[in-house]
Amino acid sequence: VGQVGDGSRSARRPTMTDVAAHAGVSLKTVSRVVNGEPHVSPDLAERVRASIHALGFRRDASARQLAMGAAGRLLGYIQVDAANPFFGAVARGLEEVTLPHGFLVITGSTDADPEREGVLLDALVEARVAGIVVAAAEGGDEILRQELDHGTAIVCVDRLLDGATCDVVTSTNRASTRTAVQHLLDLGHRRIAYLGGTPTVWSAQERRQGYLDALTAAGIGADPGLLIEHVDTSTLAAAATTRLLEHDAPPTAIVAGQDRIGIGLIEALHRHAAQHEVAHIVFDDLPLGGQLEPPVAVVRQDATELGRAAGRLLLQRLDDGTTAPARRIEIPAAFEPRRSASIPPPAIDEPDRSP
Amino acid sequence: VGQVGDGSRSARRPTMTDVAAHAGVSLKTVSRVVNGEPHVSPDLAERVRASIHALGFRRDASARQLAMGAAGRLLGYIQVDAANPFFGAVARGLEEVTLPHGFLVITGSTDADPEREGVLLDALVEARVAGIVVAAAEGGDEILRQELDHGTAIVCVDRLLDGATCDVVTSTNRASTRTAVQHLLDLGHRRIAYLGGTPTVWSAQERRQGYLDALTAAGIGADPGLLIEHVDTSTLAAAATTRLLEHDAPPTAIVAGQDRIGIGLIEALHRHAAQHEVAHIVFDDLPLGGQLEPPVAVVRQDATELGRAAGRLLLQRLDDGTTAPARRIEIPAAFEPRRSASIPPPAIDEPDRSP
DNA sequence: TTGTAGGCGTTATCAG
DNA sequence: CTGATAACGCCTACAA
Repeated sequence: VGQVGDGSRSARRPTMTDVAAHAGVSLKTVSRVVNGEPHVSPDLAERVRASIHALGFRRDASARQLAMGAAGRLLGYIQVDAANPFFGAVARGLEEVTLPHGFLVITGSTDADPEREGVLLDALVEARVAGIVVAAAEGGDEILRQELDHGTAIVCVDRLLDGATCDVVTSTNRASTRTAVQHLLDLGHRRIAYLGGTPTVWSAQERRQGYLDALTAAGIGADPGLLIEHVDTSTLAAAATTRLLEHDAPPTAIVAGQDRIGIGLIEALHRHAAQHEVAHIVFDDLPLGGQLEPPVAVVRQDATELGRAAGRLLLQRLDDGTTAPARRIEIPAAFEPRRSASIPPPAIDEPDRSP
Repeated sequence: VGQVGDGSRSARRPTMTDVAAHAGVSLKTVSRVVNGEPHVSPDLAERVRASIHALGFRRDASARQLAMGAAGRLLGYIQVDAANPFFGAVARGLEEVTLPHGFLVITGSTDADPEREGVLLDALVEARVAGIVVAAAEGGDEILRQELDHGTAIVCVDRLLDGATCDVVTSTNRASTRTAVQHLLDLGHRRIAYLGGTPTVWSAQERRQGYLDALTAAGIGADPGLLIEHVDTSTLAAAATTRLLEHDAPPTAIVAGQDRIGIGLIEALHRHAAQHEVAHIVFDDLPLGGQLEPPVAVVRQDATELGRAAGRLLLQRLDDGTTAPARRIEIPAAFEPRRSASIPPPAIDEPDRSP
């Protein structure tokens, strides 16, 4: 099968010089053929191509890049965890727009550890990536800012950089949450609970704000007992849901500000046979294959589109240079109401407690 | 904030020569300091370090690699889809063992398209990756074999290469499936159905074989009506389950040979209120957060460990060279019986039809 | 249409 | 301990 090169010997990769010798032409002629430049006689070109094939020559991108002075065709993507489908989907979107432009993507996971993020950043810069997309860990902003100052092209995804002025792509966390809560208000609900994740995470903050926005706009004070945060696992979410249901004045509707929370919420409602009594809206942060089927609505974030947008932004930045002003893109998290099974709020038996 | 370099100007990255000039030493001295080589007087070293910091110098990995002649610290990982949690988990495991050795990983998705796989392979080789881990697409084997012949270090994950002799890491697909079916047989089940995915996919073939192995060993002929393949989505799995339940002689147990199939299976059983009547065992190909809770058993594949093993194999191959014999590693897919709720087989009302 | 000279940023070799 | 000088593989000029 191995058509040439005998396979076993892994001596040294053939170079253009080798090809030139084999074909009996000059180095430059080989270069021209390899790069598809014009001004090469057909028969010479053919001879060169034959030698390339015979020797199994592959151009060395590093040397090419070194000689051309330009930045290489390598990008970096620093994510929290490659095994997390959300970040995986972002990676997918990123590839999708950058590969066709000839850019390869180096990926690395940080587990949200700023130190690992720093190490990765360092390695990527040494590898001379043309630019970096980063789903930043909480607490690593200082280093990112330094890198930004040194002229590295950086695009943040899913989160803003603390007091920084760099390109960023996020979902419409705040607005979409507000829409969701508004929808419940429109349906007549007044006691709406919110289950949110770690409040130090930027997107969690935004979503909570959206919840509060809607309540404020409706002139309803937020009941502290209905706003539960630090709900980081589906188990915690289930527990929190149970607690809400056993509340003196239980909510008539619950919003889950994240997909994992949604899973726990639905499970708990199911266990309490309350899934047809308590209206609920959950965030779906990734294509979970329709496993999240809340009766009222779902807020669907498009992780892949986040990745695509980040890629486009980065490519644009590479064209414009560091002088162009920072851009900010918000990808709409779709609000999908389900009209089939809207749970009506309970009849108002008692006077509204709000002023 | 920007401690130096004034930020905005993105003129040219400072080189060792620049540092040497700034520090008033020779190029080589800078090189020594950067690489932590000995034989440098402390004060000179300090002066150099100061200049490095002042100029914001970063070593150029390309040039370094070019000068050293050796292969770079870059690896490739060709996956089917970065957004698929299985491949994401593999990527994660791969990183986990290679990053500490100073290797960065370039990832790319193929969507199981051999052509895209070829393009990626090409790009990776040009980028001078030291080695490649590939979750190969069906039909791209010829190109991979060629690359292998040219001396590229390649490790296959989750699938064998057709008639190839390269390092490979897989799960114990066949053995684990056999164990699962055996378990049902031990419980007294005789009519055991199997839902499998696309039979051209290697792992699907293996799992089906494991199913048949167990039946054969028990002296039970495989009922063609109980072996359903091409079940590629959870929807199809649900439909197939329904069909099985409406069968003249429905199975008393069902095995789902893949996680997506398992989701459809469980959903359908639930819908038919048969989840406590039909014993079932499902594959869990990734940490799905315990969403798959079959009553009898689960077969859990460890995708991250697949990635780790692939990484270790690749690093080893890079040490040994291409001459060392190909290795094959099987990562055990854990069989986890649930004793809490084993569904007993029905009493045998009719004589066993098998000879 | 073809070939020659010089340099990209780094490391290795060999003198001081 | 320190420093010139020659590679490494390729590309951009500039000749022939």
